[in-house]
Amino acid sequence: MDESARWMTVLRPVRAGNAFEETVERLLQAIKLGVVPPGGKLPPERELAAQLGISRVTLREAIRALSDEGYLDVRRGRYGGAFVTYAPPEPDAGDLRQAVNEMGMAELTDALTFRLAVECGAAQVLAATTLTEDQREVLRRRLAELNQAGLDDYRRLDTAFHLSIAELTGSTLLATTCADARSRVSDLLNAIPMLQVNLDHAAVQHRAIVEAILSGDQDAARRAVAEHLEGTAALLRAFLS
Amino acid sequence: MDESARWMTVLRPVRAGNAFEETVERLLQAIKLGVVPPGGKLPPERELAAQLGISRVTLREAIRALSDEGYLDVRRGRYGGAFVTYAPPEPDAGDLRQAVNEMGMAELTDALTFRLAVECGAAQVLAATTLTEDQREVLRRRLAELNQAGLDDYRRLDTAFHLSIAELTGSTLLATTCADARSRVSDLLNAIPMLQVNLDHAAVQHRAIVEAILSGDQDAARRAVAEHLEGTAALLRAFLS
DNA sequence: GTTGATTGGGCTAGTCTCAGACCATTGATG
DNA sequence: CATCAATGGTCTGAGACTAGCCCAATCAAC
Repeated sequence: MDESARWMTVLRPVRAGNAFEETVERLLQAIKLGVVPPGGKLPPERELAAQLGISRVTLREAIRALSDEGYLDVRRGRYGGAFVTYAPPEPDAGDLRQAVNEMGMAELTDALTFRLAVECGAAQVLAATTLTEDQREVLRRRLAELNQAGLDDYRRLDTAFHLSIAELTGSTLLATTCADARSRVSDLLNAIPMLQVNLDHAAVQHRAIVEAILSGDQDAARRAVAEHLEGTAALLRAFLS
Repeated sequence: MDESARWMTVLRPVRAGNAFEETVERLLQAIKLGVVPPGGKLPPERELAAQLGISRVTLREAIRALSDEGYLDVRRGRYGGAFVTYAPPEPDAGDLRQAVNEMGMAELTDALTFRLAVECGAAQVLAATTLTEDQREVLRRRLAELNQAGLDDYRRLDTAFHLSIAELTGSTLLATTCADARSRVSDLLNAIPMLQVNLDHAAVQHRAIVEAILSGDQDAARRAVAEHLEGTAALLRAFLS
């Protein structure tokens, strides 16, 4: 932690890659987080390019790449578009080990720590906020949807629930940061088998999180999220050994 | 918080600007956060360009712009380089109002919320970590340096103290996120007059943060950081009205 | 002084990216 | 069946960005 080490924090690469690569990553994030659900359609190219702040040419290259890899099905003509064909693979310990190897253990620890910090922070902030009845209702509804989810929808609705907490704080920065943190571990989470015991356990923790937030108890909210995420991380480590 | 609103979280601009603009921002961050202190020298162009992942041409344009605006003094020849000439302006309520106007109230709230969440998260994570004696020593030393600081060095050492907490977690992602959060409000913090009462109050809070972290009390660490940052935010709001 | 290593300054050829215009395909609607 | 609005597919010229090379200035060491 000497002086030169601190430079790394700020004087790091300005760009993670070229526009094409970054666009592929972003679209993949939207697909894997379920922002655009399976069967759903991406916005029209012209509109999406404007939202992403890139040219249509670059966007099309990215869409082409994802189409080649089977994530998207592109259809021409009116009512055409880029449709999501991706479905998360069946949970598999082999996939998990492979994903971790590609990622590297240090990076995995980094991502898990990052997620723990930002999601706990978001929950704490939300618990400290005076929520409108509408906001409370959003939180309750996301929880209910998750509890009624089938195995196919579980991951997507779990993501939606977690991200809602950050979104409800009203901080765009916080919401995008939580989305980023989640997407860094989503492949790993998808590789964990969904056992009923674990789902039941998670349901109890999700309820505890909502109750703590709704009752305005910051410490309880922080603790509930930490316990939940550490449980998930422990599951991950268990399937790695 | 309808479905389309959630797309905004992920399908947002891929790039914040062109390479030149982003590089200027990054260098400004390094200067204003005191990563490169006044009188200090930036790394040689070739090295810095490599670290930032950009070409020398683009880096030189950015350095030229900052030099024109008086942030840097560039000297040629051996033992030359780009030297930081920037010193934070004298605190001034007028500057503060102007800075807030340029920023917009919504963005300010966003930045403050963001900072609160990530710094509390970092402190909580660090408190949960088993620290080596070296790490404990870093934290204690940063605190001591800050307490001995003169008015000229206070902001820089305060930044160093806060960032140390995130850096000590070992998560690069968390450290860069905290640095980003801090830099979003640094101009505003610099505009707040430094009154002895406030400095004394901050010193007590800083000590509480360190003690909570060193004793491994996550809730206390979270609370201490939240109290400290909310105090700063309150000061800000006070000087705005 | 002379030298030589280090550093900023500048040029060029090639690639990436963009804005905008125009073409091709599709399918609901009349 | 003909129409036409919406959407993907393609091309072009201009500007941004890069890698690599060489030049110019400076100053400690000899």
